[in-house]
Amino acid sequence: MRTESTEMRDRILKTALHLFSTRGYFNTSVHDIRREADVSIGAIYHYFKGKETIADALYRDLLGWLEGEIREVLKRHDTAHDRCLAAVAHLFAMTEAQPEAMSFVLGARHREFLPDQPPICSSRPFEMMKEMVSEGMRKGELRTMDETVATAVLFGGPLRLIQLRLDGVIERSLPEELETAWPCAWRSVSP
Amino acid sequence: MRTESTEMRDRILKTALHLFSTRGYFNTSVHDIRREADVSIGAIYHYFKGKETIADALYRDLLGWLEGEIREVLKRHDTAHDRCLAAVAHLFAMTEAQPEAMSFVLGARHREFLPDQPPICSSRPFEMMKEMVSEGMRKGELRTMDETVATAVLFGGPLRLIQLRLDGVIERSLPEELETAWPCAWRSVSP
DNA sequence: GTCTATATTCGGATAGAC
DNA sequence: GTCTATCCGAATATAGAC
Repeated sequence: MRTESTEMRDRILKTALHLFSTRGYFNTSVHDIRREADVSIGAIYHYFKGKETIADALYRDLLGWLEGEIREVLKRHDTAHDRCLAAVAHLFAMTEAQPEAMSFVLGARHREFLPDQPPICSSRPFEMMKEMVSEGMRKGELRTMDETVATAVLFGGPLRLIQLRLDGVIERSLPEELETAWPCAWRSVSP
Repeated sequence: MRTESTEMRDRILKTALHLFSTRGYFNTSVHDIRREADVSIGAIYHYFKGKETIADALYRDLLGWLEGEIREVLKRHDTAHDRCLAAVAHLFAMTEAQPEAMSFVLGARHREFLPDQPPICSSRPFEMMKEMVSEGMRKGELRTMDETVATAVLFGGPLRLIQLRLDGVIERSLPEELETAWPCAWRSVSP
């Protein structure tokens, strides 16, 4: 089993990601994916149950990717400051390297087409960010306050910058903005 | 002209807002609106050219509303600090009072169904927020840095709190969170 | 101005050959 | 496993009576 070429499956997913992130899920038909990926309808329905399944596979893959990256960050750093900074730096770099992936995973309204998925804010990667903040607060690295609020104000700015960058509003690359943006973000929660 | 009852038009818009903000634009059919508003298809197409026109009217109305509220804030306060604080307080209060309106205007991906509309970040209300920040920076109330970045970090946290509140993640009402959230946000840009 | 009935288009999904 | 041709339901929009 699974000796079959995974190449076509990947091509379908890659094309779907491109179309979903540029036009949106609902403005993309299976036939659009078919044409752009230069495969047949039959092939698509051989590898996936349907359009929703494609989006679901994509979303899971990308969340897993995000989670893996953050896990690496946790492994390499141990203070809340260093971890959160590294996480933001990583997210910024990922936005430059894989804008379509970041646009789909952070920007799309998944609940509208994947009703069984939990909201993005309770996905593993976001839970991990909140955990960094909570632990830092216990150790006195962050001012004491509601943890959800602290996480929102710390990451809210950087996340907004990512959104603006993906929308083409920000000219310079995000890593270049890091050294001005991060001190602001951190100051908002430091004791 | 315009002697005709505007009541039906309002009912259609109100119902559309409810459905768009809960299920999403693409998951809402004109027949759904028809049923929920308890009007006929004919009535809907008498007042609007089609589904997209309904969304467009709604979006313009709500942006105008938002703009008016912020204009009031500008009139009543004169320092950047007081203006931005009042704007955030206002946005928080509006979120509690009109969650569906705020969800639709801030959360929806308008470009996907209103291709002629400019992106929300370059709409008047958001331009006005950026203007508050720019002016404050000229007067030395805020630290000097890229204005887009400053606006993003100052309002990014509060906007994220609004999103989390609309998603049901935050239990307490936003105005209650203001006194913890605002000092954080302001500190991130104050000199 | 408001209604019902209907036309038309489109897109997701399937059937069945190779 | 991959292909083409086709089906079927849904949703937007229109026609035309009252």
